[in-house]
Amino acid sequence: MVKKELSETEIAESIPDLWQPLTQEQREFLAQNFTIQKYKKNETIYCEGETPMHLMCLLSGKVKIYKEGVGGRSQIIRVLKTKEYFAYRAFFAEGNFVTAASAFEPCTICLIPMPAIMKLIKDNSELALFFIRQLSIDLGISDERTVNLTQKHIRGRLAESLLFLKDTYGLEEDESTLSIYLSREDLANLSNMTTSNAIRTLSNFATERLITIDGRKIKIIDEDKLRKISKIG
Amino acid sequence: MVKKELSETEIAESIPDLWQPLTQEQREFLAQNFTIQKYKKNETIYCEGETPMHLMCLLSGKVKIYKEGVGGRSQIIRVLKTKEYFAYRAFFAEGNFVTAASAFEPCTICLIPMPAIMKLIKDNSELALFFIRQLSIDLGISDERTVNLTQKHIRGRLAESLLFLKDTYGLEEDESTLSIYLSREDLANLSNMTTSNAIRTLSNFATERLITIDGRKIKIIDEDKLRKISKIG
DNA sequence: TTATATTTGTGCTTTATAACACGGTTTTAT
DNA sequence: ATAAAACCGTGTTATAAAGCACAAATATAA
Repeated sequence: MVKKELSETEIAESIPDLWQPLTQEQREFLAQNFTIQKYKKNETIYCEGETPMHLMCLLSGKVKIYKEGVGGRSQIIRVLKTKEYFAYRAFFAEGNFVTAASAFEPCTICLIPMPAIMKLIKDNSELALFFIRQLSIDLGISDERTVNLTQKHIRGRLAESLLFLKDTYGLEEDESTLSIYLSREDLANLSNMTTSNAIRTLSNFATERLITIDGRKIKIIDEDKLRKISKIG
Repeated sequence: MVKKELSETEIAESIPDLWQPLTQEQREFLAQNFTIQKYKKNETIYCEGETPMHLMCLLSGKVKIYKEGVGGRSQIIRVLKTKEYFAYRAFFAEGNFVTAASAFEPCTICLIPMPAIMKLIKDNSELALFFIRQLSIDLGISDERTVNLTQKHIRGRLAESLLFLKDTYGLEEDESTLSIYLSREDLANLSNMTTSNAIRTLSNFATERLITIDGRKIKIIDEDKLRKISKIG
């Protein structure tokens, strides 16, 4: 599982938020518990119901956190970009995973055993506050998301997802193409709608010249209008 | 705002989870920052957009946390029972409230300034872990809720709300009447549906002998069947 | 390559749920 | 006590979104 021995500098650059608050002694301890794992495109990272063992930090690639709902429908809860931490919530809640995670594209992930994290938290209140802050932010986002997904109409939800992808992963060099190529199905699962409706609404947006579509490549043309559509629902 | 000087014993009984991990010195510090506030039925406790200042703990009464959505529709995010802590998330996330809170019925609430809590957390990792655990549990619930509210049908959502109210507030002495009397509108806002649909679906449940209704009094008759309806969506 | 599976796109139908209207009832306020 | 407001119940209508069927296009595998 360990790819190679990493230098402390490399580790520090991989997980700055976690590393920064630690003392030298704690850093040495963490370096000994630091492992790296690679995942292929579409590979499952963890499943609903499994017992959480490690804190994970995404070093490269893109990841989706999702949940299987009623009747085989899947809902994407959030997507991760580089340097984001995940998989620790369930451990802290003393339960199993209620979500699953899989790789949108090839990923490198850093794993740290949760007992090691617990030990560090007990000795380092800065680190504890990092998790408190992160969980608080995510809980706020989740509450917002609940209302957005339930109350907005299809156009509003899709517009929101497109903007969300832009804000998360950014744009390519042309300053308009989304830096992530999702299937229509994933786009639907992110926006709480059926695949046909994602396809249809996406075409409508293209017809209205808010975006252009070329297979899975999506260019944002009129961001202001999209924000308006997202806002009014 | 302070009702009277409370003894340490009284405080300890009010907020056991917070009190228990503290040292004697920390307890004395907390006792000096402990105030109590009463709220009338339907009174607002805090509003969306306000800046969080205090950790709150519900000492008596029942509270709803909700969010105004698009088009004046309101969504109840969660409901609180005695001894539950709230209003701290936004402070930790370093933002303003994204939800509002109001009293279902007359409430007594304990307030502790967040800076005092921060000071205690920095010195006491047990307390930090209490918040980490609580936030982790709430985030898991919120993620579950997102999927339930978006994917289940009306009957499933209402059944779930009724069971949720039972699990939260329990039953009266007759072992079947829900210990909380909500308006049809609140029931609708909890279940993500319109008031008319809450009324209609509630009557249907009564016709099917799953519940009986007498104004706002709801008796659970066939809990197994309700659980089944909630589960299949 | 050819074959097979997966994804995308369109049109049509069905359905769940919201929206509206209105009368009766209960609660609240003056 | 009386008026006003809020709440409850029911019927009807409108509509957003799901479901389904079936090509066409693309990707994947043999």
